[in-house]
Amino acid sequence: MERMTTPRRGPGRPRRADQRATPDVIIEAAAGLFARRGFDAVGMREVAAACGVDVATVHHHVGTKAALYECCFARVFAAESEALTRAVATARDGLAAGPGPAMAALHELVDVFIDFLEDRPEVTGLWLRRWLEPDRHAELDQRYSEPLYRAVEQVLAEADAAGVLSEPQPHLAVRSLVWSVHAHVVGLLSGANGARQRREFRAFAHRWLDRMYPPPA
Amino acid sequence: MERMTTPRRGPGRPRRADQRATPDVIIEAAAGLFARRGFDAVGMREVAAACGVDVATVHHHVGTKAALYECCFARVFAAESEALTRAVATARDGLAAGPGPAMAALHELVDVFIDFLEDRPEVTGLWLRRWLEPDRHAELDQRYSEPLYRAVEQVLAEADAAGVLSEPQPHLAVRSLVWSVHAHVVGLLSGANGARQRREFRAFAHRWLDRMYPPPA
DNA sequence: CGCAATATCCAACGGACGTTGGATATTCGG
DNA sequence: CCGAATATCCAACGTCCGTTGGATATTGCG
Repeated sequence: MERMTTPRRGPGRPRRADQRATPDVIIEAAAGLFARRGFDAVGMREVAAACGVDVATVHHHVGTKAALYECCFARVFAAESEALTRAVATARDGLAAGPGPAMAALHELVDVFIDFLEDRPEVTGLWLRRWLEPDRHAELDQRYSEPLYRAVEQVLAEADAAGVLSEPQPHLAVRSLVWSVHAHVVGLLSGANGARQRREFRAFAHRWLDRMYPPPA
Repeated sequence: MERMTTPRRGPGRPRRADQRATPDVIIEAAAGLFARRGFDAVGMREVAAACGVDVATVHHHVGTKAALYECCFARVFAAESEALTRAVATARDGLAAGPGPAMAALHELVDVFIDFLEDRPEVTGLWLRRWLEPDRHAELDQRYSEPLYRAVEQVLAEADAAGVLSEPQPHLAVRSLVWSVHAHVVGLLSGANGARQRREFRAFAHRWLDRMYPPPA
């Protein structure tokens, strides 16, 4: 049984064109369902229905339900990592250029993060569930999420050491802002927020940054 | 299977006064399980086992599973409301006494909140799940949680109007800090935090307050 | 003591779930 | 055009779930 790993389409490998439910389609649909309602509340038949296929087809492509869940997490965390690593690197570069560019780089980083999460609200659903069931996603955490947040924390720690910023516990500051953004997106998930709420929250986030990292006198 | 050494009461141990599975005991045990693993992942047989009784006994006392879940939420939110309303009233009184006492009252409020959540980490588990499945707890939200947070926001809004504090979006500030505290407690839930982490987070929370609400010049 | 109450357990029901074997349809390489 | 491959579906299996009816034992009340 060829499962879950997308069939290798290297040169010479045959390829079937009548596929209505590619692993990508299934994972995308399942990620949304899992984010909204959680692992146990989503059935394989429901995932199949969301893709317009039978439940056996889903199993044929992704294997077990646990494997499908892990694929959703891997996809989501990989997307987040891809979206943020460049912004983190830019912020780190900005630190070398003095307090002004450093703060500008941090503001840019915050904007990139908010943009990403507002674009893909299902990330917040899966991310919060990861915290609520930590044993279920431990290894994915180590692969994708932890290095990213550790990089952000290190940027802030370097800024602190250079005297640019002034938070002795940068990891707590990062966590505080990250959770605030997720809280904002949770409001988006429930449909309670509109364009005005988005604008207000973004302004708040930047105000948060200015106040938590006041310019040194 | 009956162990002869165990002093277990045989089947049919009635007496309203000293039943082994009172509704209180069941709700307490179920709240912990629901907080840790969620509604769908916890079975009634598991709740019964946690109380040392049969599943039919649980049903006899609490009715359906959904009713049990609602009881857990009601209990948890009522406890939070009870723990915080007094502190909120005190903070409101402090606002009339000028910037100094106002800030002291807010710091006290933060301490009460952190104390409460650290004492009952299962509150965080249920609270976060409420946000992830908003339709499931809508009416309990309106009864318990919303009035409380609205009171806190109003305290900050009054402080803002009186020129004591300076955050134009107090509800976002409240939400930011509240989520930060829950993030901290999530760390406690997963056992990753110790006494030192608690001290550091508490210091951070107060630093957060000082920076988000700097003393007016 | 006898009777009504009731807290408890046992066994079971219907349904939903994850999963699978096998049949069918559709496409590709040759 | 043929045979191999595979994506899809149908039907089913075994398991677990929430829930319930009924039997049993124990107390309170008269």
